[in-house]
Formats: sequence, C-alpha cells, structure tokens
Amino acid sequence: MMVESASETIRSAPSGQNGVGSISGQADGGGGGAGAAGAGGGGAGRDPAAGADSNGEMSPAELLHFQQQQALQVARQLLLQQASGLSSPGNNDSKQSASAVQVPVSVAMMSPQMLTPQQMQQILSPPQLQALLQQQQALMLQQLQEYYKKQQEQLHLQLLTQQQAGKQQPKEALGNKQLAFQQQLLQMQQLQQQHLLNLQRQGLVSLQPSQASGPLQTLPQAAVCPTDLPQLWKGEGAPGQPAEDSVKQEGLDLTGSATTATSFAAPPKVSPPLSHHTLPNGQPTVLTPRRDSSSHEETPGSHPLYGHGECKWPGCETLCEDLGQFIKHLNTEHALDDRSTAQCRVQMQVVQQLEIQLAKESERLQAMMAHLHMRPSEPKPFSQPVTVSAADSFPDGLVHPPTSAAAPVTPLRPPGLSSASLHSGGPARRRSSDKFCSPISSELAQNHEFYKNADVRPPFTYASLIRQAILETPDRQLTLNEIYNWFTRMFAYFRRNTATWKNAVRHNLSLHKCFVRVENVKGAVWTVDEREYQKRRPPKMTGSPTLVKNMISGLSYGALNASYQAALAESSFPLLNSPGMLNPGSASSLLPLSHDEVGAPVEPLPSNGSSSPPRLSPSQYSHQVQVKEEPAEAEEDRRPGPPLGPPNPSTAGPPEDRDLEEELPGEELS
DNA sequence: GTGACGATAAACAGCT
DNA sequence: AAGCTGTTTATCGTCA
Repeated sequence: MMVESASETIRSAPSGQNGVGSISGQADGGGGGAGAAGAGGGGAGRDPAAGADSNGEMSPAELLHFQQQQALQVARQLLLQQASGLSSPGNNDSKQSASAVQVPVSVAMMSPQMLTPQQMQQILSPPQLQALLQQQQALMLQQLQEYYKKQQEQLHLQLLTQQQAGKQQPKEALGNKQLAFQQQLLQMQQLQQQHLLNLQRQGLVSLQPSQASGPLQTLPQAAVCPTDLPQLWKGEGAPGQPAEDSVKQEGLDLTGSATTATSFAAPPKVSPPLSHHTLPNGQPTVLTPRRDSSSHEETPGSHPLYGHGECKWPGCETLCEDLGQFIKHLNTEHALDDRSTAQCRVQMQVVQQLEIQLAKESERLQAMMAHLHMRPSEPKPFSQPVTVSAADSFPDGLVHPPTSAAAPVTPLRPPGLSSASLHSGGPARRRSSDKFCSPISSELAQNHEFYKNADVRPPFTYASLIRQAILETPDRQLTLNEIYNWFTRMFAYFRRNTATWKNAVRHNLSLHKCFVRVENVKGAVWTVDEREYQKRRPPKMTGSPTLVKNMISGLSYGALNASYQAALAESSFPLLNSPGMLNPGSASSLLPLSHDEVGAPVEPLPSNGSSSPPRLSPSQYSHQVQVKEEPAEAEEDRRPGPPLGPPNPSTAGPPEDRDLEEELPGEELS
C-alpha cells in the first residue's frame, strides 16, 4: 500500500550540492525572455557624446544646436542604459540584486526570510527568475518614473527661478550663487548616494518577503536614484539655478530620501564599489549605475554633471582634473545663459520623453507581470497532493503548466534541491517539476539542452525516463533500441557506461509492470501502462526523500501552477488520461491509483495495493493487463468508455491517453 | 531494525 | 558464434 517509492527520484546525489551557478545563465537566457525591455545596449558606460566637441569654440548657435543634439543623444543612451540595466540580463548585478531585493511572491511564500541569490536561483526556475526580474524591473521603473517626475518638477522650478533671477540679478552675483549652489548640489548628491547605499544595504539585509511591497518604496528609490540621478542630472539640473531655490527644491526632493538622513559629512566614496560587492544580489545595480565603474570621480566629490574626469553637460566633454576645476568649468562654460537654458529645456523634453517611454514600458511590464503572476497567486489545491502523476504522464510537450507546478503540497523546502543535486556540474536548474507535477517532461523540456550536453545524471529513475521516452513518441511505443537511443540522445550522461545503464533499462522494463512489451511486426516494442506506472509510484510525498525533495523543488514554485494543479486535483486524477483531465469523473474512475502518486497523502485506495486490482472499471483494468501482450485485449481496453470517449488514440493527446490506448500496438489495433 | 525502492551487477535463455 | 533482447536473482544504499 503505501508504497513510497517515487521512482522518479534520482538516486545519485543526495542532494545537496547544487550546481552552482550556471543557473543564472539559464535563468537569464533560458527563460525566455520575457524580459521587459532588454534593450540591448549595454552601455558601457560612457557617454554618448561622441562628437566631442572641443571645448566650445564653436559659434554660439552651433554650439547650441550641437548641444541640443547631444542632449538628445544622451537621453537616448540613458534610456537604453536604463533599460538594459534594468532588464537586460547582462547585468548580473542588477538582476541579482533585483531578485534579492524583492522577493517574488511565490518565493516569499516559500521562504520567509531572505534567500540568497544562489538560493533563489536554485529554487527558482528560469521562468520564475524572469518573473522576479520583471517584477523588480517594474518596480524600478515605477521608481524611475517617480523620480523623473520629481526631477522634472525641480528642473522646471529651477529654470523659472533662474530666468527670473537672471533678469533681476547681475550675472556676477549669479555666478557666485551658482557656485554655491553647485557645491550644495554636490553635497546633496553625495548624501543621496550614501543614503541610497544605506537603504539598499538595509533593504538587502532585511529583505523580507513581507516587505515586498514596502521595500519597494524604500529600496527602489534607492536603487533608482543612484543610477539615474547622475545621468539625469547631467543633462539637466546642475546648471545654474539660484541657490536659494535650488536649495529649497533640493531639499524638498532629497529631503525625503536623504537629506535628513545623512549629514554632509558623509564620506564620498559612495557607491561604486561597495554597493556592488556588498550585495551580490543586488542592489548594486542601483548603485552601480554609474557606468563608470572605473570612475572614481564620483566617489569623492561627485557631481551629477561630472564623471570620468569630464564634464557631462550635454554635448560637453571637457576634461576636468578635479571637481574644483569642473566647477569652474561649469560656471564659466555652462553659466546661466540662453544656451544653457535652452539646453535645459531640451533636457526637460528628453526627460519627458523618457518618462513617457518609461510609462509605456512599465505598463507593459505590469501587464506582463500581471499575466505571469496570475498563476502563482492562484489557488492551489492544497488538499490535493500533487497531481504529479498526471504530469508525468505527459510527454514533454504536453502540458506543463508554465512553471510546473505542483501543488505546493507543502512548501516544504526550497526547491532546487533535487535538481541541484543532480546536476552536479552544472547548472542546476530548477527543476521544474519532477515527478510529480510535471515531471520529467517539463524538467526535460526546460533542461533539455543541459542534460543533453552535461554529463550529469538526470534526476529521474530509469523507470521514469523510460516512460518519458515512450510517451514522447507519437505512438507511445518504442523498441528497446529506440529507448537506448533516446537515452543517449537526451542525456550526455548515458553516452558512456552503456553496458551498465542499458542493462538497467532492460532490467527496469522487465521488472516494472508498467512497461508492457508488445509484439510488433517489426519485433517488440515497449509501451507504458500508465495505470501501473501510477500505482507503483508511491505517491506519498513522504516517500523517498529524494522524491520529496524533487517534488518540492518543483512545487515550490510550483505554487505557480497552483491553478493548474488545482485543476488536476479536482479531477483527482490527473492527467493520466489526458481526457481524464477533461472529465474528472472518468479519470478518477479510470485511475484510482493516481492518488497515490499524486502524492496525495496516500489515500489508501483499495486497489492501490498492487495485488488487488483497483477498482478500475473492467475496461480499465483490462488495459492494464491487456497491454501485456495481447493485442486483442488491447482493443477492448482501449476505451474504457467512460465519458471520455475514446480519446483519440491517434491524437497526440496527452500521453496518458495514449498510454491507455497505446497499449495496443498499432498493429493490433489495426 | 525493518521494509520498500531504486540502482547495479550478473546469470541465463531465446532469438536474429 | 556473437550480439541483442528479455527475464530473473542478488546485492547494496537510501530512506521512512
């Protein structure tokens, strides 16, 4: 009765080690991309201003025009950079940080406290990681938007004040004020950066799922600001503004975040280095923003318009050895005048454009997130154990819910285990599901390339692999040799020690009732008796630890598929019969056993015992047996008739059906 | 400690 | 005869 086997587990490594990192790769790439905008650019950081104009010896008109263009370019780049930074995989830091920062809902549920990036990776499947990233991005975008708005407002005010001031005050006076103002700006910025860092750190440290919503506010800002600020400012703000106004405004903005918090004293070295490293995950992104990793300038006395030793004023790349020089340059070259004002206006437009763009992108992101998240949040069938078996039954392509999910039966542990363990070398992918939910099929589908190329033992039992191989075929039947080929084709691991694993395959085929040998014209082919297969596995989660682990891993995010599972659960019987899914009733009737597998807490099905036949309907029964070699029987079985109606055998339908059907060899059928 | 399961190894038989 | 296929038995490790 309670069998527990879970055949699927792999035995090999107990668990434990995970493959470390490769995940990320997969996660990144693999998934799909949903990513929001990946703008490609990467931006290395430098500024666009390619043109390099010389220090301005062009005519005012030319300069103005040129600078305006530059401003636009800068804006574009910023956008690209931001986009890439936010979404692009390229930035590990950012990604990680993001993930770290916010805990995806699902994750949060799973692990209340913070997960390390690695854990996240292990736990999360690529799609999940992506979802997380997306969430993060969305948040960041929102923050950015807010920030931009503020900046814009400030800019506006500053411009107005400047203009007024300009009219009223003599330039000289302005010069002094500007200087003072700029110094203040620098200080403010430094403070801001520090504050941001602090926030980030705190956020990271404490990252808690619960905070998910909350943190966003804090962290995000931090995150956003740092990166953007400098750039944004470069374009805009710095130029002269009346000290008073500027100060006030700054105070307004900053206050919120930094002002109060830190004192000017704060040391300069701000973000660049620290932030990154500190948090593997992530926040760094934010900090890092500055593309100039190399640049030190920012550290000490940083100025939004000063970086890499050069003036970042749109269109101006004048080299300045130090801040002081830069400030002088600022005051002389970018003093309050028509040109600067015009440039500011251009910058404002740029910002507006960016905002619009951001809004669009964020909207898109949100829509995507909403779409993706629906599932996770969805209900999960608790009661139902896992419908695992059903999933298994699917051949890979079939069903898998997006994330595989098994019902979170119990969110026990973080997923990842199994997979990780398996993949010693590499990438441990989060497995999607394992046995239970979407067993192998999904796992394989997701990690197909991995197993194909990595000499890692797949985390599945021979039985489950064989089943998978068979179910993947349209006919649901394979000759021994074809099964061998499938193994070698799908797993690098089975390209060696052939004698050993081939023997194991044969052994399993013969040993397990679920594998039925059917005589064929050509010879003999092996088919799967899903029912038997289901029976055998013990569903109990309790079952083998490994299984459990696997399951869990799958489940963990599995939560995602909760809905999916729920559906399955309802049917109590999973997919065994694909059709079954449709008609729960039938399904259940067909496979009583499934429950077990499902992991349900084992409900003792009467039939469950191997010895006693389940309460299958005769027809059902038949096919279990039938399969065995007699074609005739097969025909009978074929259709258990229940509501399902005969699923089309031919149809590729879920394997399950096929199984049932397939039992009969094609020949026989015909 | 026991039982169940899976993996591995090996012996053996039948067939091509 | 060799190799493949299929069955069976035994042993070991793991886990509940």
